[in-house]
Amino acid sequence: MLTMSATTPPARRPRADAQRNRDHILDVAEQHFGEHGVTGSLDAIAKRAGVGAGTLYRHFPTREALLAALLAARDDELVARREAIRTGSTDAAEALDGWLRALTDWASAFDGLPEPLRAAMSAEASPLALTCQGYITTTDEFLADAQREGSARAEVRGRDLFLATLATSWARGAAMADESSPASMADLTRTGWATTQPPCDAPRSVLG
Amino acid sequence: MLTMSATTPPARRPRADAQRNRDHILDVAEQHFGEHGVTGSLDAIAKRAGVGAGTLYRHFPTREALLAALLAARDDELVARREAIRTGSTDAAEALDGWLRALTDWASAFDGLPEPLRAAMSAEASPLALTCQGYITTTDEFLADAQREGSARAEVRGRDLFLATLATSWARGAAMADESSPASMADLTRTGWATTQPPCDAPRSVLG
Amino acid sequence: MLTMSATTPPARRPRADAQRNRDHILDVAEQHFGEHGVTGSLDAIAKRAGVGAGTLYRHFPTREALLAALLAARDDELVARREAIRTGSTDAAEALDGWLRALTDWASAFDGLPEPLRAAMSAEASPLALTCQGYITTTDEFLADAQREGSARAEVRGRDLFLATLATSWARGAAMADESSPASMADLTRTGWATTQPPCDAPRSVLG
Amino acid sequence: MLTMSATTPPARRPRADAQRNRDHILDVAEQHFGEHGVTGSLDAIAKRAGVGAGTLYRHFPTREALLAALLAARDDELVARREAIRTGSTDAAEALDGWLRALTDWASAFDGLPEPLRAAMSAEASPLALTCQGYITTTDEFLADAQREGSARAEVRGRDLFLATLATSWARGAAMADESSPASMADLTRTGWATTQPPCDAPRSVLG
DNA sequence: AATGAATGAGTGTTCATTCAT
DNA sequence: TATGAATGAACACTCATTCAT
Repeated sequence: MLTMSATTPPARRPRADAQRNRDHILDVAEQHFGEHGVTGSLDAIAKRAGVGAGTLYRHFPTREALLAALLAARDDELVARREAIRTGSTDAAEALDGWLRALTDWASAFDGLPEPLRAAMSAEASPLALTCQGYITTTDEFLADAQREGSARAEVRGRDLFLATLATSWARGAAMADESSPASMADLTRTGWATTQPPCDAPRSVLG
Repeated sequence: MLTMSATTPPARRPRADAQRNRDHILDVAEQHFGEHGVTGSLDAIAKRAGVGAGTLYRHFPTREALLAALLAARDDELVARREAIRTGSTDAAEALDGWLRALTDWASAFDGLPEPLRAAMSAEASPLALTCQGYITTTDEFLADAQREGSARAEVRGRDLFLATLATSWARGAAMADESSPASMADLTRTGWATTQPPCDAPRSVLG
Repeated sequence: MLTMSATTPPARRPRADAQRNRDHILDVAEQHFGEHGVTGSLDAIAKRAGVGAGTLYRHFPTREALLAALLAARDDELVARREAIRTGSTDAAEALDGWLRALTDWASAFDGLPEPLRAAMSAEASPLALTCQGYITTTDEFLADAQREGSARAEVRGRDLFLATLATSWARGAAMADESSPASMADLTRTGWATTQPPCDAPRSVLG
Repeated sequence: MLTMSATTPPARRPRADAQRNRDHILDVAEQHFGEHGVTGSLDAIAKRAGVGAGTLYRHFPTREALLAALLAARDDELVARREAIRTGSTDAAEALDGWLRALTDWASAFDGLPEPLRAAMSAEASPLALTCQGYITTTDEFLADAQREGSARAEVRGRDLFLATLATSWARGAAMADESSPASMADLTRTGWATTQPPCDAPRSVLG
């Protein structure tokens, strides 16, 4: 109504109650997924939100769409953290480490979240794919800085590090919550278990 | 009834039936999990095996018990591989690397297998817990050798490496199948992304 | 607003918009019913037409109303065919046969169309009832000619023949599409399966 | 155990309560379909029968399977009627007529029944397909008799007549219940509307 | 010891219709 | 007048687990 940009077509006001509904559903979903993990019942969310299943479905046609919306709402946090890291880091290696830490926290928002995120990495159709792609790009930026600086291995790719943060989140699952692991997945991801590099001609990967 | 071997007591029917049933169920389960992942329907397995659901349940009271039996059947392979590594390795680092590779393959036997394995790591009640524990112990042995040799970081624990192999298997999931990752999870696990060690007083872990 | 034609009263917006909307909905509905049969989703039609569900509902309060409008748009064709038959037929029997053929084609416009048409035959409230009634009347006219000519049985009524064409369309459903039926429903409707007339005092109808 | 034929495997007694359950479900389904037509809710049937949805589904995996079972229960009636017709008819034409009348009644057992029956005529997978096929065969037999006798047109096939009875049932749908049609679909099927045969070289079918 | 019937809540999804805006 | 969000019951179908036989 006021200084609306030209990008939106007629830009009908999204009908205040619809927006309120949507927001409420998101609140409830956040709580429900927090309690029951990302596989929690969608029907239960609708019920808890006091809306019909159809309403939930209209706003978020798939579980992935709902998750994507939930994560979008957290995008601000992650962006803020990224900026804080950019301005506050003394070297690129620490910046990259900080960013990976942020990603790991982000992927740990709900129990089981890493699973659909990983799936989205190879399913372009998923609404989560875009989400992932954006963060992979950011990871690539931090990584490039570190590689320029000489503090990150040249052959590593942002995509790999992103996947590693998902795996780290996954490993953290409720199972390990109680165990304080002095050398965690993330440690390994940074420095590995070996004290020396493998011979150049040997296969480097356990996976082959 | 007719040509009964002498080994069985005077029991009416040799328990060979039950044993054959059990073995057949395992064969079928292996195939079914191979096709549908570890969340495949137990009912379907019973049906494919031509037994009642109750029979399946009697032999393997939980999905975990069935998985544990399936993995037990593969224990021989892994033991053989362990021995081959022990006798064939020139240094402890390569031996450890080889063992982790073997574990990663083992945990990739079925789609979704890493999930219950991770869960079993902190649930002592699970029939899979024992399975895991055995391999963790072996990992500890290989690791201790490497640490003695000075080729593995002192603060790393076998438990952590075992979990890392599960995470690596998990990351391999269909998602990455097509992507040839020049620096895979396993690479990262061995050497990390950093070229240098972090300062001694800095927090080393992304997870904290 | 700008070049408003003189025909419309001082109404704010020419109802041309509404008319165009209506026409567009009809176009889309024709295509959608063509693809998904007459039970296709009305919501989907509204979406494909780019209008709200309420708008569709305003123009066509029921599925029957929408179908009736769709068929009304085809009325011209059928009228033209009727005239062609009237002028081009040498005898009343062939004219009637031609008309029934036209009706059968008409009732086969969409998958499942015969169903609501039959329902409309006894539900005067339906918007399709009028449509049907008109064609029944025409059928009566052709039939009367044939009866006068002596080439149609006296006790047959237009209503019955109309229903028979619906049944023929119904029988044509995908089921028989592949089967070339040497003696089709329509053949039976014209000449029956019997070579001779049943005795006058015998019950003639299978239905009683 | 006793003189059990070799066809059934171990032929475990179907567990009396299961059989009772099955029968009860059939009773309830019959009533429910009678009230709501063949599209009535399966869930509702389960609820009315006091069993879980899974139980219904175990006995009758699809709606068609349930209908087939329902019709199988009526097979006795139809067989009895067939025998009565065979022994009681003076000529093959009347026998065929009687059989078609029986079929029409049979296909009118529930509202909407003709629809899945027609579908089954071209879908071999359907459990109803067998049902239909059996009655088509019987129709062929009656028809052959009539054709030998010279009282049925040579080019007609049992399959066509069976389909015509379905169409007749369909036309009878609630819609026409009130209307007493002096020349019904069935009349038309027997003798057609024409008093004379179409010219031999002319296309005989309205459908072409 | 084995069977397989029963359970029944749960899954995601659809849709005609109403109504707040 | 038109919109499209909301409704919410209904749909077919699944499955791990229990238990009567």
